[in-house]
Amino acid sequence: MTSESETTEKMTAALRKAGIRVTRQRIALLGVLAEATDHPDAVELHERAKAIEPSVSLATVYRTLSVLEEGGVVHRHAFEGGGARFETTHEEHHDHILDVDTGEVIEFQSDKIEQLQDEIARELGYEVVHHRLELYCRKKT
Amino acid sequence: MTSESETTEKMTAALRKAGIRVTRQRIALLGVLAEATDHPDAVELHERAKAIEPSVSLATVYRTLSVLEEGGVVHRHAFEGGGARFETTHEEHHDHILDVDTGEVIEFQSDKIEQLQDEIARELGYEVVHHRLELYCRKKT
DNA sequence: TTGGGTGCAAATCATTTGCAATTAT
DNA sequence: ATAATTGCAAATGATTTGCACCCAA
Repeated sequence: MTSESETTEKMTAALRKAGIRVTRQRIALLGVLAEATDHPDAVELHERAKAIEPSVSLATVYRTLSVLEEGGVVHRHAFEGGGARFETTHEEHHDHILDVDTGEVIEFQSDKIEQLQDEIARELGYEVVHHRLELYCRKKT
Repeated sequence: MTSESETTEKMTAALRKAGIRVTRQRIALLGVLAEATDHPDAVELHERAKAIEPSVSLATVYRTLSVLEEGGVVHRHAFEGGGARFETTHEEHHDHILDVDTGEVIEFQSDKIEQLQDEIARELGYEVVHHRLELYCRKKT
């Protein structure tokens, strides 16, 4: 069990590392992001952050998400339909399966596919800077 | 060489097949789409269509693109940055490489990757409805 | 103290839509 | 004739930004 103050300390450290000021709003948002496992969008993150720190505005959520993204702390995904969805950056790179019926997001990782991508790009005279692989799926019956 | 009237006939046939009325605006847009090899966005398509048929409005471009998409005549792509970009549907499925410096789009196709995608989804209890694979690349030096 | 950060409201950007006029069938 | 289609302008939805106040360093 992580105590509230421990969590706050962790958020504070992360913000310090990113070289930006530690504010109530940013601690709240970062906390919410850390807990989330469902790739929420900005509005959803705003709702959750407000529950912790009512003064957080949607504008600040957007501004902070951009700063955190630049700092490599969060990843922004532009899945089909609706606005951008976010997740905290984790060690291993991964791609996503999206359940077209529920909107649920499942992460997966395939070295083989990554390799093939590099190969294909190389053959065409390119090198992959980053990529996007999303499988829009339905649960098998 | 395809004559102008031949092109118009082709467009007319396509619209008839899609079960929608043949209008000057739609013929112009469809003609522009057929010629394009660069995955233009709606504004660009509007510019090009206006050169053929000045009465085409941007609203009609958007409306027609949606209808044609539903009819399977065109594909809509939501690449990173900017608005949607379109291409006429062609036989073989393919994915895209995007030159991050020039915005150029290169098409490619890999059965191996497709197979791996299906495999991954299946193992997780899903079946792929459709997917999105985009390689954001830089020309090799 | 002071420059970064914030909330608010107004501005943007891509896209959609209501409506009255036009036009394909 | 008449229902589909259109242009225009206003509406939308997601995101950004200007500005005056606030607060972390």
